[in-house]
Parts: sequence; structure tokens; C-alpha cells
Amino acid sequence: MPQTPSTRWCPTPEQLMILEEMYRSGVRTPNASQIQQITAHLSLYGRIEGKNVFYWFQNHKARERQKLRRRLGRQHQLLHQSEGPSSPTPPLHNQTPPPNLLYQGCLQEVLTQGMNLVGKLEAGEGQEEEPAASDAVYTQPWMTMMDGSAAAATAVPPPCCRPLKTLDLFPTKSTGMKDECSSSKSSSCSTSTN
Amino acid sequence: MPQTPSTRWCPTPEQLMILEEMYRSGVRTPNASQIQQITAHLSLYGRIEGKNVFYWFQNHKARERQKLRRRLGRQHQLLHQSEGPSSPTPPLHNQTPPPNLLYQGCLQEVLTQGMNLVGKLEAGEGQEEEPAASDAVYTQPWMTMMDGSAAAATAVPPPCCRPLKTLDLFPTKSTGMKDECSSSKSSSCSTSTN
DNA sequence: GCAAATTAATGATTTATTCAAG
DNA sequence: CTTGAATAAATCATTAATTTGC
Repeated sequence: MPQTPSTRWCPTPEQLMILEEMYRSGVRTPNASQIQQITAHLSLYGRIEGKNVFYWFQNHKARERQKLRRRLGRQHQLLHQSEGPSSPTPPLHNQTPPPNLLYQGCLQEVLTQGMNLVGKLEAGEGQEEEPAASDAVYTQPWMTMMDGSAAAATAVPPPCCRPLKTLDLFPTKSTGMKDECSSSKSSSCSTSTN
Repeated sequence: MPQTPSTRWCPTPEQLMILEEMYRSGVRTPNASQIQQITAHLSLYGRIEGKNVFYWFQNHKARERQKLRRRLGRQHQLLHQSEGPSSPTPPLHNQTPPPNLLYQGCLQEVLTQGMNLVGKLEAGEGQEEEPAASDAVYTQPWMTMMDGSAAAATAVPPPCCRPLKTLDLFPTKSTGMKDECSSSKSSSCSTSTN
């Protein structure tokens, strides 16, 4: 096997740099289209997939916060020993508003330097915005495509032809229908070490 | 507007029935291809997308477990007052092994009644399982497609042509580059009762 | 009987936790 | 130990039930 299947993505320095810069400039949860763009651009510097970008932002955000939390926790450590029920670490469920991050709002320009940046914030606001099921604001990407229901649902308006039988539990086509074991974890369901 | 934009998916009884039956027969975390199939089939009974299927299984599993946990908690309630460090609710991180679910292994037939079910369970099992980067066991779907890197990664083996420029922070194309505000968590529902 | 107000379910997102490759 | 990948838990938000006043 000359080329290791590369079990997992290994970001190149350029990719990493760009990602970090984007993060610093405020990007935190890119949506599908944004991820597409980012991926497209980063793919110039090496192999990369959309999920990599997605996960990277997820992890980076989480770990940055975690790091921050740790620091704060340290400070709290010597501020009180009895756990105050008021708010051990209150604004953790907020969107991490670290006062030292002047994110987005201006840095965006850095990202959008040479682009058109068409006014789309309220672009087609005239009409009562049609969700259109095509470009909703899915923060969770991937969904927009795949499934083909988009095509089916969009193309076939009313499923008039309901096979009014006892609705046989659909004929799965292929792909080993074996799941249940939630994930690949537990190599053989006996690790149990935890 | 004759057709409500339908902000969220509303499963038809048929869809629900099928999904539940599938769940009962053991399906818990369908992967991309499975979700595709399920979606394709269910789309016969009404509008549906892959993400709906995905979310449904996520939620159903979680809530089933939650329900179960509550019940167990109730029982524990009068079994011990001092929290035994052994296992307050031990196998909660496992894959919910409810002993009364004779899931999958045979019920699969029910699901696969009229199909070909080509031998793919261990189709290319001869080799030491090749991750193959094309049909990995992504439990999180959507990832396999989209971004086109899948194609690129699979087709283009070594990215030899790295444009060694000063890596300008890529020109985002369009789509409002506004994220950061994680969600629109206003208060509105102050039910709180939960 | 019905429509507004409340409550309960549940679809959709976000966050935290965990696992494993390097 | 760092960090990409994946899953589960927590949360939000919208729809359906249900209740309540008329």
C-alpha cells in the first residue's frame, strides 16, 4: 500500500494558517455554503473535505473555550472554596463573549478583500422570504444536498400514488444494514475499560 | 401562500410508522447510504430529507434512553439513598442495551423482504478492511458527498501542484459571511416548567 | 363549538464528552 | 499530549394537543 489511506485529515500549514486567521476574524460556525467555499479554497493547499472544515471549527471553538474556561477556573479556584450555587462558571452557555476578541464586523474585510460581497444580508427581503428549501440557513451543512429527497420532494409534488398496502417495511437496497452498535468504537464490544 | 413554507419537517403517519419499526428492529445510527435509502423510501409517503431521518434517529434514541433513564432513576430512588459510587446509572454511555429488544439479525429480513440484498456485508472483506476513503463508516452522514473533495481526494492521489503564493485569505464568494452568533436563542418560550 | 392561551412533543442546533490517530 | 473525528447530552424553537373563556 504505497499511499496510506490517510485515516484522518492532516492539515497543511497553509490550511491551518488560513483556518486560524478565519477563526480569529470571527468565523465560528460556517454554514454549508461557507464551508463549501472554504473547502474549495483550502483544497488548493492539499487534500481536504467539507467535514474537515466543519470539525475543525467545532473543535477549535470548543477547545478555545475550554482553554479559557480552565484559566478562569484557576482564577476562581482561589476566590472561593465552597461551591457557590449562584454561578460556578455562569456564562458558559453563552456564545463565548471574550472581551478581547474584536471578531467579525471589520475583519470580514480581510476575508472578503477581493470579492464582491454582494448585499445579501437582506438581499431579497422584498418578498416574504421564501425558505425555498434550497438554501436555508442550515448551520449544519451537508444536509442541503444528498438524500435526493430534494429532487424527489421538489419534483414530485403530491404523492398521490400511495401504495395502500400494509406498507411493507421498505426494501433496503444494499449496504449492509448493520448498525445498532452505535459506532466503530468498542472494537469488539468488550473494551469496557471505562 | 397556499403552501406553508413548512419550517420543519412533519412526519406523516406512514413515515413515522416505518421509522419506528426500523428503530424497533435495531436501526439506531444509520450511516450515509442507509439514510439515503431510508429517505428515498420514505419520500414516497411525503416530503422528507436526509437530515430529517438523521435527526429523527438521533432524537428518538436519545429520548428513548432518557425515558428509560428516568424510569431507572425512579427505581433507584427507593433502592438506595446514599449515592453508591459503583454505578448510579452505569451503562448509560453504552449503546442502550435494553434486554427486551431482539433487534436486528433477523428482523432485518422484514426490512429486506423484497430486495436483492446483494452480499455486501463482507463484500470486500478478504483484504484487511480497506478504509477506502470512499465509503467509510461515517455515522455522521452528509460528509461523504458535498465539497467535491471526495471526488478530488479519491481521484487525485497526490496534490503535487501547490500554488505556493502568499496564501491570501481566500476570496469568499457570496452568501452572507455572518455567523458567530451561534443561534437565535431569544427567550420567548418562558415555559421553564421542564 | 371555536379561538386564544398553555402545555406537551418533538424536530433542529449547539455544546460537551469521548475515542483514537499521530 | 495534541487534535481530528464521532457521538451523546443539552438546548432551542416550532408544531400539535390540551385547556380555558366566551
